[in-house]
Amino acid sequence: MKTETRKDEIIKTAAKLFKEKGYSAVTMRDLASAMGMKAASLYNHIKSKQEILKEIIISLAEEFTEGLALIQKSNISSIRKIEEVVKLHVNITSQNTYGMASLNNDWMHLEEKLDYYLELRANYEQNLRQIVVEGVEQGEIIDENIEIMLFSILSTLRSLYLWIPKKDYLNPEKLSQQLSTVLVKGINKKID
Amino acid sequence: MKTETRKDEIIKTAAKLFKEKGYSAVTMRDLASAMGMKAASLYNHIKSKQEILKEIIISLAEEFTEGLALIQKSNISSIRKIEEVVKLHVNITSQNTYGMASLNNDWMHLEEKLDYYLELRANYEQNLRQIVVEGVEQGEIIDENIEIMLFSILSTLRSLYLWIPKKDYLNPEKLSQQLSTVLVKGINKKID
DNA sequence: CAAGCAAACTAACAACTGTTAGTTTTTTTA
DNA sequence: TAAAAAAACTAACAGTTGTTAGTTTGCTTG
Repeated sequence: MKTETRKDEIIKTAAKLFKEKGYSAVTMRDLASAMGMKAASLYNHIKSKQEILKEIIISLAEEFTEGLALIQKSNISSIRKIEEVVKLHVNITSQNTYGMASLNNDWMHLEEKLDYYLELRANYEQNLRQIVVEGVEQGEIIDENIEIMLFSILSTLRSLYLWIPKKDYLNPEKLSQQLSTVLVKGINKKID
Repeated sequence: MKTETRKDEIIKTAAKLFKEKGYSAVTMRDLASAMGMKAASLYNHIKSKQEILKEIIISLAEEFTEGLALIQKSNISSIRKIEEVVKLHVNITSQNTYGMASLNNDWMHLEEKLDYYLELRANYEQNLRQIVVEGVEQGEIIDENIEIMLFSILSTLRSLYLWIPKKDYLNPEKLSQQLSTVLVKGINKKID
């Protein structure tokens, strides 16, 4: 792992600002000021504002794609796969909560890379759907509306970037485990 | 119910644009163009861009606050209360998916009304927490991490604005019922 | 049909936007 | 320590922003 370049610092700082106000509301002068420099100086390190957003979002999207591919070809039950997906989201989000905000809220400003992002996203959802479908077929998962189950799981996992920075934060392992429990078993008390 | 004023049309159109690109990326000229008029003409109906956002967000936030207050004082079990909260979100979101996007993503641009919004939001979460706490005390809800259960439920309900406009949409009653099932009972198949 | 009014228009503003060009300063390297 | 490279700077640009002022259009009503 190489030491962090100035470009990396800019991207990290930008992600933080993008989370607070959204991509469009952050100006290059805001970003420069947060970096302790003038706006023009940023262009010694980056090509454009656009490029910053692209770097933030695409690298994360590819990380999710690769992570899910690994889970999918592993030889475990569907429920276990879903537990691994929870871990994947918790781990990636823990390492980059700021970037996850852009991934969720600023992807529409991607321009040239928008189609590529949408493709990655559609594939990700399709692969996760596949896991759920197999779980239903094998009798591990209830035969309810698959889209609703998918929506509920993904909504929760995509919102992790809002929750993880809070004070009552657990370590990634505990969070993953407890979140899996809630998503898989629900919240109601079983009658023993 | 009075007939829709020009101001209402502007707010509705703005909400649609805000959902697509976010508040900051929508210009008054974009909005005017979508209304078939010139930007300056908007100011015959509204005070500022800011005011449009305020109207969209605050009215929705108050609707949620009032709805939850009603549920809270009703004489039903905690699980039933949570099912009513699901209905509340599904109903409000069904009637205004565009506005819900602003409520979720653009609240940080509220300026003068920001504190009021944050107060409503904190109260809402506290009241929902109260329902879950009571459910645990009365043995209806599992004794897992309450914040995680709350987070999972709220994340799903707050994302409804993304899901409801999709093609495979159910009517509000069916959606509420199936969503409640997934949130309360989870997705795993019980061993009979 | 004249008066009044709501709602559109044109023109313009000052501030702000992302970005470029050219220059100076600082750090690294030989 | 001199040269080269990296990273900051100042100044400026052309276009865009929300908004105001003043004017014109078109509908409603007495």
